[in-house]
Amino acid sequence: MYPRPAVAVDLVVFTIIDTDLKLLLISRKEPPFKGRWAIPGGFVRVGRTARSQGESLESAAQRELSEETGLPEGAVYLEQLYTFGRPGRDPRTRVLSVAYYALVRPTLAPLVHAGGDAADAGWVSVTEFPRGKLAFDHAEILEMALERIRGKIDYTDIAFELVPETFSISELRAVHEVIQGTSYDPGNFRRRFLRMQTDGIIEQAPGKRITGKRPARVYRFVGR
Amino acid sequence: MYPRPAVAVDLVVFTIIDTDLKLLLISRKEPPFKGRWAIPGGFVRVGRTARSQGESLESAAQRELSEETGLPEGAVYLEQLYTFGRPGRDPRTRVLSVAYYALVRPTLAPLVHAGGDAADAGWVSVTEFPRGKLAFDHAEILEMALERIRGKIDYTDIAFELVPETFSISELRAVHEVIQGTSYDPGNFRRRFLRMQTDGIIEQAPGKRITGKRPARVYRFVGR
DNA sequence: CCAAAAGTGTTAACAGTACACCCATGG
DNA sequence: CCATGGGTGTACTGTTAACACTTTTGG
Repeated sequence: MYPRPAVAVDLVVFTIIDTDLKLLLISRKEPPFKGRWAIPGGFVRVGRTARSQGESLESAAQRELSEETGLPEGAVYLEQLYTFGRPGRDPRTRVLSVAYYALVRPTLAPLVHAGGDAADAGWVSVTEFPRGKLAFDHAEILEMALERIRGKIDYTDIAFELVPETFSISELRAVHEVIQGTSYDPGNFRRRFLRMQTDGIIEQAPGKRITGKRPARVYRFVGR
Repeated sequence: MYPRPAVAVDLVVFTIIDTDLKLLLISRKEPPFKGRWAIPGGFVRVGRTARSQGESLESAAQRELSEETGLPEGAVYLEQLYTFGRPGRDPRTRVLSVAYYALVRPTLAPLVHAGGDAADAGWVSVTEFPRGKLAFDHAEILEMALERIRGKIDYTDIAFELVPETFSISELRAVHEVIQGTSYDPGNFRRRFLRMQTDGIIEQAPGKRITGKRPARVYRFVGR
């Protein structure tokens, strides 16, 4: 029987708070890297028999996220990012990490609290995360996740996972702006997304968003 | 000590032969699925100690490809695709497969011959691969690889990995056409790729491509 | 000289950009 | 009534798509 690697799932968790892109870091309760910041994650549960082979990778990701941060399973958008497997990336033994990124609606973000192997858990701005002070190769994972969402935001529907279920156009615009780091012309952005309405991808929702000034119409993402 | 999964790397290998997109299948020499068609791959070599943790995932992929098909290591373009880990995808035990896709220049394609755990190895047209007769979940892996290269071909440089080192514009166009399944206007396609020349991404190479009719200029991919 | 592919030119349609402007609301 | 963001109109610009056309070769 040949030796096998340990396999973990790790998650880069994003949300938007105060029109700022945040990511979720936990403080490690156990060695290695005890006390250091890390992204949530943990080992995949594998069965001992051919019949019962354990949980799926995505289930493991949902479970670890839920255990360490209190976010309810199924409430966040999850997508596999990349598998990191460089020998030596964990000092104990060979560990592969199947990395996922998660998008959390701002309405859920306040639910986060530390649990499981996490001594602490909190949202950190992507512009000021402690690049050099993260456990393992988590800085590298994080960079790749950022690159990925920046690349995907304007040709996929992921932006809709970072706004409340019903949202105003300017809330959606704020998501794009904070992820791309640029600003968009409100009128042009508006038209671009209203084309989605004629295509049936979004629909107007009842109610208005009242935010001090003129109330805005709200929309709901329907799907493709 | 918790049970660990076995970890394999599997490869979806593409080339172009006779203006047709082909992929590489092998015939399995060993159970499970002995005698069935499969994509090349094998287990990652993992060390027994913390000091010596074994080979990297990409090295494992290069090694397995070389062993089973005779393609020289380092001669093909490799990129990680996705990690498949559904419990039960291997009847023996829990096995994760870190899938890669590989692009082989048509000049190298004839070097392929079966070796290692492969009883046979050959190129099959993507339009007629034996969808229902593949081992494990290899059909699913294959579909995802196709989707990926189709999505990436027109905003990345992967097309240059499927032509000889020096190529004519129409050879490059043929690659795009066969992957996208559409046809492009020769004039428009030409201009689009000549913009890359002014950007220094491709440069004209000495010689011409003589193919029956009017000879075509040849180019070389330089990089970004 | 003819067929066929290489290579060039021209135009219309369209999407993105910039920016001017009106509208509705809370303070 | 005014400041502010919501919402609309429009002119300009660059890119793409369609297609007609010329050039160069082998047979």
